[in-house]
Amino acid sequence: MRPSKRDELVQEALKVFYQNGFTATGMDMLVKKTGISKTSMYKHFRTKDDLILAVLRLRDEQLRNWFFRRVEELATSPLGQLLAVFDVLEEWFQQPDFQGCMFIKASSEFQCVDDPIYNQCTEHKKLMFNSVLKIVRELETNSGKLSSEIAEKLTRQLFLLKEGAIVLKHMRVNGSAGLEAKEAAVSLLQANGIRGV
Amino acid sequence: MRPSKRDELVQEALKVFYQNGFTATGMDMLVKKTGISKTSMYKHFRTKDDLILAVLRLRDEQLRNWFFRRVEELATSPLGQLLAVFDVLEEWFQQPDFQGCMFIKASSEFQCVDDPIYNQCTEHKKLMFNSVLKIVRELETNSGKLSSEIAEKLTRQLFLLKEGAIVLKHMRVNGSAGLEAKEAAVSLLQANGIRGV
DNA sequence: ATCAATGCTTACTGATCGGTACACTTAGTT
DNA sequence: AACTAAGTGTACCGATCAGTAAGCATTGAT
Repeated sequence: MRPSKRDELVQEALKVFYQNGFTATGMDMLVKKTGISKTSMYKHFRTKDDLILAVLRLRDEQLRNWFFRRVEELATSPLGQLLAVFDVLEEWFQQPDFQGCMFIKASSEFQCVDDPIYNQCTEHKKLMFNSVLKIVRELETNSGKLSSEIAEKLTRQLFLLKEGAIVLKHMRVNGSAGLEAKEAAVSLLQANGIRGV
Repeated sequence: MRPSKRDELVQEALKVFYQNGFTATGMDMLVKKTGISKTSMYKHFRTKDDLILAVLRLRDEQLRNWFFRRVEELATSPLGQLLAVFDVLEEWFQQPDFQGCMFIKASSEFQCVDDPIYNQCTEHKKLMFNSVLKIVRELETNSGKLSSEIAEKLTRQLFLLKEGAIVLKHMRVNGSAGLEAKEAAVSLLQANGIRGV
């Protein structure tokens, strides 16, 4: 199996969609920017929406893998990893081509509840959430393990910080959103009696 | 001065853009949905972008006025108003036509840093931020007034929660995002030694 | 050597895009 | 009654939209 034009197309389309938006990017622009012929594109994908779905699939995989691999590189303990989540967030923000979260943006353009694109966006967020939740579940309070409900509530709160940081960074309202989110996260952990923070 | 077709157009266009997206909504669709002729539209606005800017201007005014009027209705003390911010947020989410934040969505479609639309979106967020900051500045800790830096940092943290709640509610990842943000806000206030919370 | 798969180029479809031209109607002012 | 401002409907502009058709070049497997 060759690396195949298909993968090449999805990778390049990802960049263009990310920087230029989905609706605003026409197929002809993709031809121009990727050098791949339109005929080839439509041999691999029946519609533009199918291509977008493939792009989002790739992005989901890329981002989740990179994100939590970095988290594991930065820390081993549950508490350390939880704080590292926000360090990696800040790393993401510092990448020169950072342009917000592709899934938040895609769900802004495809808002219809039964649109497959919209649903794939929510799916990504839920997967991210569960990965954070997994770390939170391993945390310990001064009186032992967190209860399941407390762990989920804490995760939802931390997730609010994370998503807020993404949009405020993208909108250039808060330049140090990642660091600020981390500080707030520390407060939330302390408020929940997490050991060692 | 009659209520004027212009205002009517902007109001109706707001609804359509909000539910349907900016790029995805064509001028012909606006004609159909508003009943206003295209000739009239282009007599009031030179381009579609100008119309969008007017729509965002109206939305900014509408939302900020409504939001902080509700906050003042719900509480009088600074602390009460700060918590009320998240109650009003939840009220917003419960409105049947809630479809996320128009400015987050617009800045997702118009990402270019020097696009007037993008800049108007960031401006709105900054105005919202300053209104919250004004409330925070009136808070007192156990040792008196907050320092200016602490007040701003606390506001930025609270703002992360607010924006995160908006996107996670819009993406149907967290159904009770407003309430959850409020709980997290309480923790952050306590962590900063705010009196009475 | 042949065959099939894959990709390319070019040209095209009908629909829609943002925006304009023009002739007409309506209402308010003087 | 005459004029003006503001609205309408219709038809149109060139450009672009998503998607298709046909023919040729390249390549790898048999």
